[in-house]
Formats: sequence, C-alpha cells, structure tokens
Amino acid sequence: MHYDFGKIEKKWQNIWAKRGTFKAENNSERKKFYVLDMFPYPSGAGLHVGHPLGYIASDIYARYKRHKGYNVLHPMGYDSFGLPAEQYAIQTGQHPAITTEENIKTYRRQLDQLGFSFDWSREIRTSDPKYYKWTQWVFIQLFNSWYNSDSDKAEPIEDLVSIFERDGNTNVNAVCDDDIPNFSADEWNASSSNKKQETLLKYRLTYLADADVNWCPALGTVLANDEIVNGVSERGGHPVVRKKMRQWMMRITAYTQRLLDGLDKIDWPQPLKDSQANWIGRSEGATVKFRVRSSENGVVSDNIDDDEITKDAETIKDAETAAHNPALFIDVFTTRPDTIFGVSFMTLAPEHELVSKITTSDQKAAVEAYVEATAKRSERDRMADVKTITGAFTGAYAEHPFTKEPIPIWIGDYVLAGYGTGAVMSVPCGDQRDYDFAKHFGINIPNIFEGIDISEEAFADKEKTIITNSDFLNGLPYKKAVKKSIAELETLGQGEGKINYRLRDAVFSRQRYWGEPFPVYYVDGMPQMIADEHLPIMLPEVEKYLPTETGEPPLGNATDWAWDTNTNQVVSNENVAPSARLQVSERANSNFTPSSSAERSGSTDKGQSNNNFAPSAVEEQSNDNGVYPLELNTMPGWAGSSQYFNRYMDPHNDDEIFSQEAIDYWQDVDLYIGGSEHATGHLLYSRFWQKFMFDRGLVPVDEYAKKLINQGMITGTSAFVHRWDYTIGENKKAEKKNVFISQKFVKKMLSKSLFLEDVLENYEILRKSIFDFHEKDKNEMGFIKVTDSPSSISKIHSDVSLVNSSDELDIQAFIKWQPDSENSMFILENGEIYDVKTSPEGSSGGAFIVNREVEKMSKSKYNVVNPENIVKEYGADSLRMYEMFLGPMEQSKPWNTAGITGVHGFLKKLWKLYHSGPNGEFTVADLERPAISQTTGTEASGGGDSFAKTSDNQPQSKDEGLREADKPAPESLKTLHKTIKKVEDDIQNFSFNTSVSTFMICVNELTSQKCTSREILEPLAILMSPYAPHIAEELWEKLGHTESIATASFPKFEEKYIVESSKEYPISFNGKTRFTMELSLDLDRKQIEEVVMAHKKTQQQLDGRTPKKVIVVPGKIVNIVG
RNA sequence: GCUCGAGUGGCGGAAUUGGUAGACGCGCUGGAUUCAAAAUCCAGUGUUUUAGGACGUGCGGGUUCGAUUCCCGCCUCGAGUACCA
Repeated sequence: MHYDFGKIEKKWQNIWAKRGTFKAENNSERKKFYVLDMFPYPSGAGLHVGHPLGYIASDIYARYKRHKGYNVLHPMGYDSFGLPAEQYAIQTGQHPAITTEENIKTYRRQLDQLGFSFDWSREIRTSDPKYYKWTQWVFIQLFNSWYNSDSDKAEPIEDLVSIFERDGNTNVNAVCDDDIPNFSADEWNASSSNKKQETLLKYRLTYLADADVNWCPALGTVLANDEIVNGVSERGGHPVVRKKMRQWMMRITAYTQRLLDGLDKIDWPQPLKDSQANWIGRSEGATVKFRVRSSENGVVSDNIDDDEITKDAETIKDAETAAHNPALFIDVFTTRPDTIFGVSFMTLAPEHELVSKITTSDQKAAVEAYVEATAKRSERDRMADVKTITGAFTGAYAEHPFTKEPIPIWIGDYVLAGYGTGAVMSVPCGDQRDYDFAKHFGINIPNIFEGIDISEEAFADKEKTIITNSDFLNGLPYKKAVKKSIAELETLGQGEGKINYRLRDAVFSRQRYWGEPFPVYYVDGMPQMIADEHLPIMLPEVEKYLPTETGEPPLGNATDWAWDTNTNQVVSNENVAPSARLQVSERANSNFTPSSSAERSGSTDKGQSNNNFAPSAVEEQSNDNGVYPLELNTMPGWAGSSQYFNRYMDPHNDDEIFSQEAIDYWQDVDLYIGGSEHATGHLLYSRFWQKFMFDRGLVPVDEYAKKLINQGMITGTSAFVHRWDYTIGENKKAEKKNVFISQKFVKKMLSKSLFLEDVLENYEILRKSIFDFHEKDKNEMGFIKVTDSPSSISKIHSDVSLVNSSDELDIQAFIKWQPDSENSMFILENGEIYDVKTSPEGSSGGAFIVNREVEKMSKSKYNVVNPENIVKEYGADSLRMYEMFLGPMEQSKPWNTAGITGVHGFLKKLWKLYHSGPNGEFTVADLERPAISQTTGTEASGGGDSFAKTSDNQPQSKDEGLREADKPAPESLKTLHKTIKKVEDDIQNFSFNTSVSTFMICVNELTSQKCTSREILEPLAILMSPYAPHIAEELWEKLGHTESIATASFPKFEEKYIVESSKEYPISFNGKTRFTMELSLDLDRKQIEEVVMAHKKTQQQLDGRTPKKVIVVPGKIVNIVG
C-alpha cells in the first residue's frame, strides 16, 4: 500500500472540520494556551509559499501544546479593511466587500489545504460590522477617557468634569494639549456647553486637532509615519507632503514611558524591542527659555511682567498677541544643558511660528524667500540632500540666560518643526550640525571643552567632557555639569529638566472608504459620540469610491449619512438642518477643517480665556431638528488589529467586547508569531490600546503577548536565461533571431570579459546560421555583419516552473511560455547549437542550464511558488516539513522547490516503516501492551481528564501473548528516546528545522533496525503529529485508535534508554584530533590516560617525545600536549 | 551616519555549557534495477596533496591544552532608522 497523501490529507481535513477537533473551550479545568498568528490582509494574489511559514510554526506549537494537555486557543481571521480592495474598487466599481469576500475564499481554500489546527468557529473579519462594532466601541471609550499623570493611568472623562466643576483645572496634572489656559470652577461652570466640549477635547485620549499630517495626493489620504518608506507611500510609492488638516488623533504620547518600560516585561525579539524603543525615542535633557532681545515690532527685552511670561512661546499665536505681550521667549529642548555657555546662535525651524514675528525688516525678504523655498521642497528632497547647508538670519537676537549676551537667531531647515520645540540652541563646538552651520555662515565657535581641539570638527564625547569657559560649570564633567546647569536654570526660572520623546500622537483619520466609520456626528462643529446601544454604525453605500468634487473623503458621496438623534438612525443627508449642513460644506472647502478651528487658536492668556468661555455666537442655532452630519473620515488600518487578539476569546458576543469569564480564563496571548515589519505599527499601537483597556479595567494584563517570534521572509530563487544581443549591420529594426547561451559559456564570458567567439568552438556555425536566417532580409538591411561584445548579454527571467532540480531549462515549455522566442537558438552546456526551427523536436542531446539568483518573491520576477501546486504534487505534510526544514524560523531564506524531494522521500520512508509487509501491508506488532500507557504523561492537566483516555481505545493485549520478536530492540528504544528528547527541546526553542533532521535520522535508524514494534511506532506517530498531522492521524487510525491523535499525550522521555556504556574518544595532539578510541565510560581520568598513552598510535604520534601535559575530560576528549 | 543582525562545502543549513567542524537534506559522481524513463536502492562527495599528511567556519590579533563558539580591532552583506538637538 503506497503513501497516498492526496487521499489521506483530504480525509483528515474533512474529519477535523466535521468533528470540530480543534475547537477551544472557554470553560475548562485544563490550563489555557493561546497561540496566535498575525492575521493576514486577504490580498487578491493569494498565498505564496512564504506566507504559511509562520502559520506552520504556530500550528506545530499549538498541536504540541495539545499533546501536552493544554486547552489551546489557536484562531485565525482576516484584517480585511485596507487599501488594495479600495483601489480595485476605484478602478472597476466593484464593491470592496465583494472582492474582499472573494479573496478570503481563496485564502481559506489555501489555508485549509495545509491542515492547520485553527479553531475556525472563532474566525473574525475586521470589515464585518459585528466585529467593527467593537472597534467603534473602543474608540468611544478612548474618547471618554483622559490621562491622569498623577495616577499614571487613563480615567473616565466624567471624573475630570467633576474635578473641573469643583476646582477648575489648576490642580489637574494631565497629558493634554499644551495650549489650555487655567480656569477656575466658576469659570468652568459658567461656560457654554460648546466651550466645555472644546476644552474637554484637549484632554480626551482621542481628539480632533489640526495636525501636520503626511498627505499623499495620489492616494487621496493621510498616512501614518510607519506607512511611509523613504519619503514615499509604502503602498504604491507615491510622494507624500506635509499638510495641516483637522484629524482624529490618538494620544499615544500619554503612554510613551509605559510603552518603553513594558518592553522589559515581555519576551519579544531584541531587534523588535530596539526598534520600538528607537521609535519612541526617549531623550533626557532640559528645556531652556531664551528671551528674545530686540525686534522692530515693539518688543522690548526689558520691563517684563513676570506674570505675563507664558508657559510656552508656541502659544503666542499672532502678532497682535505679541504686541500686547512684551515678552517673547523661545523655548528649546537640549540633551546637553551642560554646554549652555557654548551657545553662539539659535536656529528655528523655518515653519516656527515666531519666525514672522521676530524677523527684522532688513532680513524680511531673505527670510521669506528661504521659508518659501523650504516649503516647496518635498520631504524627499530634503532627505536626499542633507549635505547642503542652508539657512537665513532673522536679524533678531535672543539673550543668553546667564551671560545676558546677545545671540543671533537664524532659521535653518536642519531643525525640524515636529521635534522638541522646533528650535535649538546651537552649540557649534559640541554638535556637528551646528558646527557645519556656523562654519558655513561664519558664526563664531567658542570652545567650552578643556583640552579639546575643535578646529576641525565638533566634539561630542560625553565621557571625555570637561567643561571650561563656562562660569559656574568650569571643571565639571558631563554628568555633574548637566545637573548643575539645570539647577541654575530653574533658579532663574528659565528652564527645567525634561524628558523628550520622538513619538508623536498618532493620526487616526483616513480619507478612505474601505475602513471603519467613526461613530461620530457633529453638532455645532463639536463631535458627538453615538450611544453604545446604536452601534455598529454601518459603512454607507456610495456610488463612487473617490473623494467628492468638493474634496471631501469618499463618504461624502453617501446620500444617507446623517444621524437622527430622535430616532437614533442613519438617515438621508437631506434631513440635516441648513445651519448644520453649512458646516459640512465649509469643512470640505477648508480641507475638512470645521469652522471652529479659527476660534480654537489664540486662547492663550487669562484675559482672553474669559472671553472664550462666554457663550459663543456659533451657539445660536436655527431650525435644529436633531439631525446632524456624520463623520466623513474612516479609521486607519491599524484600528481593527489593535484589539483583535482579545476578541478571539469571545468572538460572537454581541453584548460585550468579550465576557469577563472569557478574558479571565484566556488572559493574554502566550505565543504570537508574525513578521517584523509590524514592529512600529501594529505592535506598538496594539500595546497602547491594551494598556488603555487595562487602565479602564477591561483586561487583566497590560501587555497582551508574553512571547513573540518573528518569522523570516522566504525569498524566491529566480531563474535567468542569458540572451546574446548581437548586432546585424546597420538596421536596428530588423527582427533578430534569439540566441540563448547556457550557463557555462555565460560564466566564461562574464568572468574574463571574453567574446562569444572566444568561448564557443562552434561559433562559425552559429554565425553562419544567423547569416542564413537573415539572408531573406538582406536587401532591405544592407550589409550583414554579426558582432558581439562581452557586455552584450542580457539577463531574462524565466518562470521557475520551467526549470528542473538540476537547473536545466525545459526548452519546449520555455518557447511556449514566451511565444516570441520561437525563432531561437540555444547554445547548450555541451557546446551544441540547438535551433528550435530546424532541429527536430527533442533531438538536443545536451541540456540548457539557467543561472539562479535569490530575490524577493514577486510576480514580476516569475519566481512565485504557489503552495497549492506543491500540495498537489507532494502533499501538505511534505510542504509543512520542508518549510520548517529550510532553516531557522527567524532567518530569511531562499525557497527552492527542488529540495522538497528530500522531505517527501522521508515521509514515504516513514510510511514504509509502518508498512513493511511483503506487499506493503500495514505491519505493526499488535500483540504487546500498547506502549502509550507507559511512556506518556501530561504536564498541564490536573490529571485524569480526557487525555489519558485515548489509550483506552487501543486493542488491549495480554502479556502472555507477547512474542519475543515484537519486543522493541534496545537500540530502537534508544533511537526513539533520543528523538523524543531532541524534538521536545527543539519545539521549546522554536528550532523546527533541526527536529526535521532528527526525524529523518530516527526513521533511517528504525528502518535499518527493521523495527515493527508498537511500543516504538506508536509514540513516533505522536511525535510526528505536530509536523505532519495528516500522515500521523492516518497511521494512528491504522494503529487501532478511534479518537484523533491531536490530543494523545506526548511521549515521555526516559533517560535510561539512552545511557551509553562507552564512548569513542577523540585523541588529539596539541588540539588536533589524530585518531579515536572506544573506551568505557566507567574509566576515570587516570585510567584513560594510561590506556591512551599505552596505545601504539599515541607512541607513533609522539615519535619519542615526552608529552608536557595530558588533558583528559572524561566523556569528552583526550588532548596530549607536547 | 546611528541601531540591530548575519558571514561555515556547489546550495539550504547543523554543531545544546569552549571539546571529533560540515549532522540532515538538495545537487553532483559512480553503480544496481529497467527495453527505456520515472521511482527505488547502494557507494562516494570541504580544499589540497609527494597519499604520510597539510590546510580549512569573512579578515587580523588575543585568551585557552583546545575557539565556528569567548575578548579586541577591521571587512562585507542584510534589516530598521534617518538632520531627533
């Protein structure tokens, strides 16, 4: 009976599905284990062999844990909102839901073929309203929360409102917008509802703001930083520009420190943690406040009313304010406050709002020209050319906080508006960029470092720093100088210690159709949340998926997209009262910015804040019928993936995001497997949401994945054929005959820069046939001359399926695949010339060899391998084992289909081991006691639950019936237990590649031992089951079991079977092994030395010399020195 | 530039605490079987050689009886990040 993998795999996939073998229970006495894969975006291209790598690994682990007695949760679903389906919809008019559904079907079919033990009853899709109901719900929870820095956690917004009503905001320590004026309880209570909402928005964890966003005109949407690669969009590679737009934001910055600290608690790959830490970008230093000294705008440096010093210069919004407020300050952040006496100029980002206010009339033209020039340069240009130093002098001066000396204020685009305060104190002696800038513009470079030469470059080594020329800092090393300088700045009231983060609040709005709609409508320009019980707010139907003519996001095309607060339903836009409707169109005309944004700015001091708290004119509404416009943006791709791991615990719950019972049992993910490309996107945002959920008491732990493994990419092995690009006469248009050259000749030509003429014996024959071919065109072409050169070889991708395991091209198939190559000659590896037209089919004696190169797997490179084809030819078990066999999980490695014959052959051998009868009949000794009861144990269960029962179904046997021949041979037991140990260690270390080798060795050994013992072959089937579940199930059934192998107990390793009595010692001389000796392990050091020294080969090696030293490590090695 | 990771046969890779480098598989070579092919089985396969050996884990040093493994300095490749003050 042969190994009919096709039949076996179908059979078991059906049985598993029918029986619900892999359903996880939410109520179990057993310990839980949660194995999760990053769920895929179902793309139209389907899976290639690289995709399942992680799923196979997680499946092995999940199955292993089931064998160990755990209640395993191993779900799968789809991150099904996303750009490609929408782009396709724009092109074809096909609704994204339809394409998505089709793609999911393809994915599911492909996944099902691989025999994964997913609990499909828990499948989720982010684009399913039943699922995104809860994404909307979390959004509302975030909206209804603020971050209390005193308790260091998120708290309900009602609590904040109570505080305001009681005490105002003066004692509130929150992570919030930085332009909030102080107000008293009375002021709060007296202010209008609209004003209250506006103020609260500045505290909420999700809020609306005019943010500098990455706008991608080609995609018509904003992008998050992690969606931009090298200055262009990750998807499509379109240019991205900076733009101010009113957007929903996530106050992730509230969690920066906790996101950083949490990394220590989780077992994630170090590179991934590093890149999150880099992304968060914590730096310690100080803020320093520099007074602006003079300007023509009537700003005077003297006569400052201390009360009027604003907390932040940025809040001074316009020149009018400045005129009323004589003190202008520039705040900077620095990591080197110790170098404060080295400051010789300041630099502001060109976008800095003080620029226009402080620039003198002399410099105005130059500064404006520079600002304009910078604005025009795209982000990419700026990045491409970091070497060119540009800037302009504003004409204004700041005052040094200690020396009171004037410091010129420059602007330069090396200072980023988005980091710190958008301004730096420039210390040219200690910072290379400042140094270069100073050199370029001839600004002086004072030296404040003792014994350091700064004539060539800046000095930035903190360790070796001793400060000098710095008043009270003289003689101090870096650390002490930092402390001292901060203390002095604080005394002056012109600075304080500060920790700065690179991480910004995350933009949460996308101008797209195919995403979660916000559960938000606008009353009087203020966002209102729709009550939980009315969720989900379903994505409306639209005619077109493009932005509207007025520039609104695609949802602006919907005719029914208004919220009726009377009926709590989505209704037609026509029902919106004219006053409310006005805001919608205004929003569109000003790039989706609600009309109130102008009003929002400028509230900086108390005098104004009083005004702002007065009932606003916008408040009065005519014809308010309770119907309001809904939000037109949708949520970004990472919204749906930020909580999905918790939803799997209770995926069909329509009343709660998950039941308390479910979350209490499952807690968190024990093993999470996925690609490292999500390091700063999904994996950071989801940690943020989890921490928020934790703060609000929704989840029991604040890190959701204990352990994470990155799977490496599988690259493709492309095949190249080389074509000789000869020249014929002068006529370039003439259709040429293709001449393809086999690998050997290409190598010779390329390595030594030779001509084809030099490497090919048959060159003249080739030349002549080219002449003959072109003879008919002779008149038209004029003079025929065939020339070549070493460089005239072009590389052409061939489809990898046309090449066999010996790199030989199937020429006939190649011609069919590329019909324009019909007029071709192939110079074969043996030097023969094969002419497709003239040679009879198949007459070529030699082979044509292609070149191989490793590249990313992609359609355009013709190196994509579809798992379905592999499954058809070799089976899912072979594919699973081969993917693991390729190499370590986390490493990227090339796919080469040829190699799969190795593992496929192994599975056949395994099959044969159980079918060693004369005609391949199943032959496993039946008569002895099943091995299972002696060699098993569970680690997770409290004991007697269903796991032990599997052995009850086996045919029971009697000791007296045991035949001598059926007893396992000692060497077979040794082989088995060696394998158990190695495989178990490997699974725990995620070293799946080495266990495949171990299985091969095991089966090779058992085969040569002619082992047919049940005591060996039964445990072996269980060992194999995580890796090759179909064949294992089939063998298990043949062994007489009626229950699935999936929950059979993992065999228990027993040391006693692998104990050795002797060892083949390597005998080395000066560290080099010369020969080996079989010695008993009972011998001690001294005895070993005696035996070895007495050996004649030893004497031979020593050649009469006396060894200086003999090192004996019992059980390991003998080394003779001398 | 910075951060991280990796360099071992023709190829993918193995070597668990410093102890016989190259397990296992592919490919290749030879053989058996076959009318032939596929499949299967057997043997060989790091380089070099004067056949005893010599050399060999990116390069140069070091520690050690002994280094792919530990330390120092470089080189190359890959990934992430990018004027972050």
